[in-house]
Amino acid sequence: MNADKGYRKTNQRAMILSIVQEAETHLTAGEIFERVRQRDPRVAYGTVYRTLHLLARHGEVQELSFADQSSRYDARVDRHDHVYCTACGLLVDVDVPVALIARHVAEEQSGFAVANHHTVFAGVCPECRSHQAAGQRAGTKSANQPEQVS
Amino acid sequence: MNADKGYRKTNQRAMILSIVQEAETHLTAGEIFERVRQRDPRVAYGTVYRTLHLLARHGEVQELSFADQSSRYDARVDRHDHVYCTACGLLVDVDVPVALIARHVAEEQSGFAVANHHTVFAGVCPECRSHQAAGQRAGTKSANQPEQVS
DNA sequence: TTCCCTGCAAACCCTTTGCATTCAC
DNA sequence: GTGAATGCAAAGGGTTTGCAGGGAA
Repeated sequence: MNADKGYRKTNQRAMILSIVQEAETHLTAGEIFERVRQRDPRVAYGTVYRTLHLLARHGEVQELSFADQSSRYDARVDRHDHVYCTACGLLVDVDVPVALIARHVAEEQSGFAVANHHTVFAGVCPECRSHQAAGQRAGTKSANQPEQVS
Repeated sequence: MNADKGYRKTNQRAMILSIVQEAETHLTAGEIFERVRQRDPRVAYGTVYRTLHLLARHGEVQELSFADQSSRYDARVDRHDHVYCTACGLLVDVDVPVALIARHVAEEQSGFAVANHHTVFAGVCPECRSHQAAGQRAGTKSANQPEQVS
């Protein structure tokens, strides 16, 4: 977690990395920016983006893109998959090693040399399911999320 | 392919649907817009977006999001996966039914009720691999694509 | 005729970038 | 001290939207 990273250590970079690592969810750049500003209102938006790309390039965080147009950042840098709640937008990490078999199928079908893969599962989280069962209570977080899986 | 779709049939809509269906690749909204303009220069950007969303909502096309920030549209509306070339950006459809097993793993790990899933494989297409083998010939389509899988 | 759809253009959101200043090393 | 990183602000790409005129049913 220390040693020479090949780039300068600044307060902004340390702050941004710790925000991603301590986050309870996969934050967007905008959400990270908000939390940075709570600690230091002088930090610029450009710095947040530049730092996130730097950290991603150095393997300190992982950048994820989903159906919504903004990128999200994950402190987990090993290969893993995600489950997405279509009712409230909750995003959860999962490990699906079974899917490794799938690479060979994909390679045979496409002729590609596959180096990586990522699966997004879409469904309904336990909390939203209990709300649905309880009779479609309104105002449950943000509804109307797209059903799209990507 | 005909009958009552619940929405009006217009030239623009028919044109946009046929462009997606006849496309050799998964076009972005911008690329679809260009092709529409070649046939009728009076069509507006807003019409293309509104129509694509309409067609997606009615299951006539499928909207896909990848690492690049623009959506792509696929005439295949059944569930399937994609292989993405990190060297030239080529995107190819694949069927990986094996991955269906993975849903149960994801459900057990997350507690979600999984309804759908989509896997993106990243790798190098046959053409780019032969170019690489031939000695890193420069100018091979667009290089420097992100390695990210999403 | 009626209401939906379209063209137009402005606005929006997320992200990137140029430049002068500041700061880590 | 020196080059890398930051703050600021403007620009860029993709997408959405309000409104008035036009067209499908």
